[in-house]
Amino acid sequence: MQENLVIVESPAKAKTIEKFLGKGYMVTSSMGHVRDLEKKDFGIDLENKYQPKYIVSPDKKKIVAELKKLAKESKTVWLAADEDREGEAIAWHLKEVLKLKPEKTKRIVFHEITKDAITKAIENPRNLDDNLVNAQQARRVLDRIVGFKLSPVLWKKIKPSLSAGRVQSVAVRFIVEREREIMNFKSEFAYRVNGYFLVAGDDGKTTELKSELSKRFNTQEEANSFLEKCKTAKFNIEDVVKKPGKRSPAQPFTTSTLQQEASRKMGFSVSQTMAVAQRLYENGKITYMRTDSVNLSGLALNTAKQKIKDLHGDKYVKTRKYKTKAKGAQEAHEAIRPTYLNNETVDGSSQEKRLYELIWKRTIASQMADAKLERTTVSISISNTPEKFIANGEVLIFDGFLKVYIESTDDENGNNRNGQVIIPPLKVNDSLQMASVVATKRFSQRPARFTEASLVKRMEELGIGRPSTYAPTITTIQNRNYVIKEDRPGVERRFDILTLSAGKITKQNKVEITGAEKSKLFPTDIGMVVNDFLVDNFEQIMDFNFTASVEKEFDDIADGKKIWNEMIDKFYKPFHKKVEKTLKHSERSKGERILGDDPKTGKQVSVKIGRFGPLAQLGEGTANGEGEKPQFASLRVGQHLETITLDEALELFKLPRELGEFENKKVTVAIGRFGPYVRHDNKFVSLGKEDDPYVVKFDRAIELIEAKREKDRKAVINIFEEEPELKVLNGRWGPYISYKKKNYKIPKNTKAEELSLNDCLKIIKEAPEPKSKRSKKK
DNA sequence: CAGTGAGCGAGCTTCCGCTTGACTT
Repeated sequence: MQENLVIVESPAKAKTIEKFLGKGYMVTSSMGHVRDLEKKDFGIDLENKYQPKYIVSPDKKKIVAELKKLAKESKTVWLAADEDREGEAIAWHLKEVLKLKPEKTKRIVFHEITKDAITKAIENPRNLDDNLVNAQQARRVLDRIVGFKLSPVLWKKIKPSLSAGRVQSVAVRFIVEREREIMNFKSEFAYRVNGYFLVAGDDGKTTELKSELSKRFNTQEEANSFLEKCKTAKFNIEDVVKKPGKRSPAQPFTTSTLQQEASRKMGFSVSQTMAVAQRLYENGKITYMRTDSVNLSGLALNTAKQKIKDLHGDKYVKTRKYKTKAKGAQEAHEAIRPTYLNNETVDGSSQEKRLYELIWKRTIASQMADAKLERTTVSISISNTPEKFIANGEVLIFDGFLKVYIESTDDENGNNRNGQVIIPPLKVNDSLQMASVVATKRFSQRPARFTEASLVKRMEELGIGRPSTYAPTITTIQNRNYVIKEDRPGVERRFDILTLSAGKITKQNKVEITGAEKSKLFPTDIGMVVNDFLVDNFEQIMDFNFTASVEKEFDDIADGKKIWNEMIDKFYKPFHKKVEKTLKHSERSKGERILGDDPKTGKQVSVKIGRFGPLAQLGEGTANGEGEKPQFASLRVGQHLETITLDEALELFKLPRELGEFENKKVTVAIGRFGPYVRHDNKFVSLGKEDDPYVVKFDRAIELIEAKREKDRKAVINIFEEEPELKVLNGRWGPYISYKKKNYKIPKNTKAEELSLNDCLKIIKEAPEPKSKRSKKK
């Protein structure tokens, strides 16, 4: 008989703790929650005080059975899940589902995984905190209500299979609203003026001093007349101000900041970061990766101190304790840090190495001294006008933590604020020799689109979502096709530069590329329609502060100041009314926009969301389906309901185009679901990337048809006369067998061209049944 | 993969948080 059974959430944690506890203790894990609300029939008894109906999650049945067995064999069961709302609930569900007797059950918590912390925890067991458990039940029930009541409204009013939820819908809203800000953004311009002066240094060498004029000009004429003045002006040093400055290191990593930095510095997606971090965690290289805490254990602080001392000396050490400020932070863990700070690197894949080094540097830097700077501001007067040139310099006096780690910023312009700008020695009243004055037309920047990581940052700021859900949420909104992550090319923009040099003003016209995007989040048409519908009808849920306000109520429940199902009742009653009203009264929402009339036929042109995505429609049709049928055409990639123009929409109806006849059959070109294609004899051939369906010529179409025929010939490896339905084909993933519209894999080490009919039939017979889950994926 | 789209309607979809494998098309 086992003395003690300790249950934690994760197997990696169990392994570590087991080592500390030694003999007499078996440590195992529950793999997170083991029970959840039933999915069918809503899982909540709305008539009976919102009584939750819990079932063991299907993928946890095995674990629960195992735990039951172990618990039975043990004298004492220690529930050691995290000390936050979810952890307390996990412990409670375990107690319920394992039917643990109170006298043999103990609840313990610890904040860091050290021998000391764990022994102390064992010495101080407590009882389950029912209030905290109830706060979690309220959270769970609220999310189920919102998700499972709202989604069906979307199925009825917009399109089947859509989803809505407290977290995902607000995340989409951020992206939709940002996109609209960008659409409405009017860029302004101004002429920015830089002055370049020659300064003789102590060593006799001349250096160039760069400065910027305190004023910007709105027109080219103004800029030009300023440059005219500079032709004859005298320039003098009016003032030199030196100020000490400092920079402090960033806090240790949390899930969200790790995702941001891995994205900025290494281009990782948030789920990629989490997968790599998970491996590091499982190999014992780093502490837990789903955390909102910036706290470091006492042991970590000491090791960091020693390590910094060894590497860089005493003056680089500064022990700092950090406190979490994020909204809704629950501090069940430490910050993300290397388990052993002495290891600067680890073995593993290159991704693991890079992420580990990032974490190591960030952690070490957080315990290092400030960087000390000297900032110099020089103002330069101009004899014939009151404006001034200002030169800013920054020199590092002491590098401090910068020796190890520099945090990246989201600065779109790629300004490197860490570069040093050295100002040569200058004295007040010195006169300066002007080398050139340059006025450049500059445009104001539109708001930046979100990256996955900057969206996580925004969500965290508002307390929406948790470390364990940031990555999955971002995947969900992309899977639902509300949001798409992609690159978009920029557009050309003209600007001009006026240069005064050697007494002459010259003008240059230049072109720059602006607005190019890489791996940014864009709302889709359906995302916008769903968002607008929810904002119009369920403002409360879509409010950015909804989560914050319910979180406050959950805290009250945890403090015993509120009863959980009373809180839910106050939310549910009005919410449910709203759902009913919306179902009854609101119109089907298709995001329809009327663009105008076709000048040729006078028919109305509109766009909306159709069954297969956004489409343009020519003609109105009548309500009862009589009269002339309207024409439809899918919008092309890059066209959107909100931005498409009448001319662009009319262009779409020029397809399908008839190109002529080939082998007595029509050749037409059109755009389908998978892009532009040529159609001939009921066969389809995709157009190449370089072909434009609106202009492609007959000859090119024939060329494509011939090429396809050639390829099809090559694709057939073998056909059997006795069984014409069975073919051995060469596909995208190599050879396969096609039989009665189903495809079969050919076993490894088999040459496809040598297969006989009997071999094929045997393979088909022995083929495993296709897995049922496949159909879900898109 | 399939190159469509106004109907009808059965049966399905869906949430957030806690965790790690089992799956290869």
